[in-house]
Amino acid sequence: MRRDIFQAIADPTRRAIIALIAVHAMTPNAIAENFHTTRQAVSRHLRILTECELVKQEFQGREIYYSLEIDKMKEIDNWLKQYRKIWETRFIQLDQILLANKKKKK
Amino acid sequence: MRRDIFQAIADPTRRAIIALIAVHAMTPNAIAENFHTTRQAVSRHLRILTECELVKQEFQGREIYYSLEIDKMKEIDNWLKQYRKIWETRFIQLDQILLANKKKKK
DNA sequence: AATTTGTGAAACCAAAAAGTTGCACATATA
DNA sequence: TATATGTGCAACTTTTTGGTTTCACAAATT
Repeated sequence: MRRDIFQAIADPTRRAIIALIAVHAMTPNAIAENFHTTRQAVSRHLRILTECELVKQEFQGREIYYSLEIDKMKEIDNWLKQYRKIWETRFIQLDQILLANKKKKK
Repeated sequence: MRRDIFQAIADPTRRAIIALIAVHAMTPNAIAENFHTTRQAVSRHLRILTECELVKQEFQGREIYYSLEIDKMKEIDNWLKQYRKIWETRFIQLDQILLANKKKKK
């Protein structure tokens, strides 16, 4: 049961959880209130997110506060970097074409 | 069978296909040579990628060249943007703390 | 001490995903 | 025209996923 970050963010509920706890740490019960599923289902999503370290726990008595491990999000950004390079060069190329056409018009 | 971009990139084989065709357009057979699965399995991955418009086809006789629809990748970048904002402000905050400490030392 | 509350985990189930095999079909090539 | 090649698709199977129900257990509260 090897889970990676990309699989973690594939589920829309998990992305919603991420968006929620990005603002501030929340307990599983508080998180579950925002969804139409059971608390246990949310708990499982949290386990998956914790397993791949996208989320961290902070124990406070019997309550557990979950918050986003923002550094882990950078891994996605890092993967995207190679493609960002592509669309940026394309943009520059397009820019140069537009510029060349402008000159021609003159 | 609603598929979104995040589900599309969840599969490691599909990410590998994306990486391959990002360099230059390739036919399904050429792509399949790089994997241990059957050509049909790769074909299915290509269908999924095409359905969510991450990939485009170019017909050339009986061959089909697949290439990356780079614009679609920006959607992931767009989603990531909100979190990038978080880690950048954290970085600035850390920076200010370090600066403050430096001043104290003096 | 008894009860309530917050939580995770296991067992089970339905749905979806990913793979394989076998096919159909159109385009090249002999 | 007959055959080879490149491709997609449907049927079937196995594995994975996401959900629910039921439990266990520790920390608060009564």
